[in-house]
Amino acid sequence: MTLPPQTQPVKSAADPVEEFLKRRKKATINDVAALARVSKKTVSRIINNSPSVREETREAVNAIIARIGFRPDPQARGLAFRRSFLLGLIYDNPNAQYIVNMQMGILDKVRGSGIELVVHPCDKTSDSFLEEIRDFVELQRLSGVILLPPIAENRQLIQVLEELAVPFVRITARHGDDNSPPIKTSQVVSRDRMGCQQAADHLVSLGHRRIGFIEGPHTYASAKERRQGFAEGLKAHGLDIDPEITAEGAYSFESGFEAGQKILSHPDRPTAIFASNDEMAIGVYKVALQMGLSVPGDLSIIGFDDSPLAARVYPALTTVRLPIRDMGRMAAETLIDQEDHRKHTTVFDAALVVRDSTAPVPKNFKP
Amino acid sequence: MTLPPQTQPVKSAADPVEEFLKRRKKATINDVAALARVSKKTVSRIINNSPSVREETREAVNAIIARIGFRPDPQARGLAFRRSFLLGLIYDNPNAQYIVNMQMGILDKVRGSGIELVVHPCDKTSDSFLEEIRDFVELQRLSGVILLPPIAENRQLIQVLEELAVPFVRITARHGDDNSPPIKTSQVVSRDRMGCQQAADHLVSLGHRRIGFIEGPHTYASAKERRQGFAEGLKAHGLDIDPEITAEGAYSFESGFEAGQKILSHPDRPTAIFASNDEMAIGVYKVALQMGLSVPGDLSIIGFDDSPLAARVYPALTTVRLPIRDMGRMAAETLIDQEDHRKHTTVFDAALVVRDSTAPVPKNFKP
DNA sequence: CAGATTAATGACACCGGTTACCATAACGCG
DNA sequence: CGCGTTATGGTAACCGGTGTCATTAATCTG
Repeated sequence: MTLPPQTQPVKSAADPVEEFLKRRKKATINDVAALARVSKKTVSRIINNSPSVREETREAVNAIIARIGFRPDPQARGLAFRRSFLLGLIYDNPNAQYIVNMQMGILDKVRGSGIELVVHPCDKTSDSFLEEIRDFVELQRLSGVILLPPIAENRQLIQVLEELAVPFVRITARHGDDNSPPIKTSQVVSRDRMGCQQAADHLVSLGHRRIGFIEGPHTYASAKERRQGFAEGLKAHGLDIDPEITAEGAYSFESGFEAGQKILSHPDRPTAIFASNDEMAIGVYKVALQMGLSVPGDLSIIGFDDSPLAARVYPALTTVRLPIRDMGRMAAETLIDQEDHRKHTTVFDAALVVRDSTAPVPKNFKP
Repeated sequence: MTLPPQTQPVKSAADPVEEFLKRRKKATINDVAALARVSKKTVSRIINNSPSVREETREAVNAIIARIGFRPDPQARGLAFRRSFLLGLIYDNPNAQYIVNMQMGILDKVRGSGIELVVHPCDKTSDSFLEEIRDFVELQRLSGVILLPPIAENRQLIQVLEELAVPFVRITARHGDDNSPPIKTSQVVSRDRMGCQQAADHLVSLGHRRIGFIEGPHTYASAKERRQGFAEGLKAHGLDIDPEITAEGAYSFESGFEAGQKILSHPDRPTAIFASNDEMAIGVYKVALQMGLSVPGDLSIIGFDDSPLAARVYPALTTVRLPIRDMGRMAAETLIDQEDHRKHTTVFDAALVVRDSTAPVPKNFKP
């Protein structure tokens, strides 16, 4: 009389895996090797997807790994590999929302991959700025670096990273197709220019002809791009940027306020103002309110960034949105997935977000 | 004929240190040991400020370390020590400014110390939330963890961290002296209650008697504290929170808008509203504008947080400021400097920031 | 000044993985 | 069927530090 085959074998207490689990100790590669009756080298091969392992062996070992919950120690692995499993995010940027969105995007990609994100703001005005970053990258043996604007444009910094031979991506508004020599690195690019063209289009289509402009700091690539985009947008309708009603700001609320005062005190004041970011646009709100101008009745305003401010002010600000989080995710992808270490560029579109701060020019407008 | 003693010895090319520097290789502890003619263990002792090293030896080795620019590899050190030199910042919080301020504070302390900050937002609604954090902390062998509200109040999470025996600090508004059992961990506490008392004081001193209140979510410790502080502030003047003109919000702009609608549609509407954060306060702005109420002429409003929004809206919002950055710095200090691993609590004051959204009750006020 | 005690230093294994290299088994071909 | 290949697994050394413990040098004691 034969018994039926045991479909569900009784886990005997002598099962070495069960034995191991009882000890509640963090598993090492040696434990896996011992339980699977192979050498640790073979386990290592399997962890690293090395091809020359028999399928049978691979499955058996993976089963053990899963059962005892083995996860290789990143420090030990890093030491042997001579690189860590850390991504560095380097920036010198006061805009909190931008940074957090970027972090979220990066983390979208990184989560669960065993790679972690180390944030490293810096002060580009410090003398030791470059040394600090060199130390950081070299010491931590980062597996990749993400550079945010404006320091993503810093040539010296780029050179340092190239010397260190660390993979890095620059986030930038610059497509590198104007006359200054393009910077040849991996990059994630936003079409700021496109967004500004749309802003200009939108205003012109509402009947505005006299449009003030508040630029960002000339040292910022985004500022140049936005200016150029806005100029192109106007040009398409036979218009030009008028220097009389243009001012340079510092991307800050206060500088927007001052620029707004300058522009709106012009005897022939514009019926609309395009500010290169939301902070400055909100600064113009304050000027308008103080001058008794209604927005958008007397003055249309457009900003850029779609910061949380934009939707919360009254009237809600028409602005240009960039997919910051997506860009962050793509930056991480560029560093992690790109097997070939070629320079890789991705471009993201901007989108006009029409809210309540823009309206047609009043019919009987006389300044 | 004797030559004068060479005060400035010519660095002969045979100087082993010079020789070493010529090779432009990252220095290891072995290099230091060889050049200083001591064992690597002695160098290790010096790096770690071990006491039993002769002063003479220490100086000689330190000189070599400085000359060749040796810095111990954190990965190797971490492997041997069985802990990394990373601090983890764990949060589940949508407020960008808060997070960035906190990060800056932590980095103020951490910068230059060789410790780096790993950010780890998480989703407390996910099933695997606790497992993810456990993996993160265990795998990275973090040397410390900082918990931000609201998950700083999560008992299960706290238990996990205690099991892992990782040092951690909670950032919280809760002093732990009410009836629910206090959570015994290191913490950095803000006196939210105090700020709210001041807010109540301020409004009452302006003549307001009928004051609306928008609470935060009941699950947040800060919400409870703020409510309690506001209530205490009113009580000091013989007033009470009136449930008729109180609403619960979600700390968001939209929820503030809704709460404002509810409160301001009350037949006997209040002359002032205290919102438990700025987002909700700005939501009330929108309601007021839509109802044609002037702020602060018809309605005074106070918020909480002193977010960037507060100073930029019109009229600028009176609010309560918390020294977030300082708290971040203190959190890092608590983890890094505290030799004894006793539970350590630090308390920070809140401060009322009076701007333009609060004014005396109009003399002839009739609802 | 011998012997005991203490301070300073070094030898060696180890942290938990990896690579370099060698040994064996399986396979193809003339 | 012998031999060169290719697949697979093992061994030892190594990544760059630290812990343990033994050893040597310096200081103390009677």
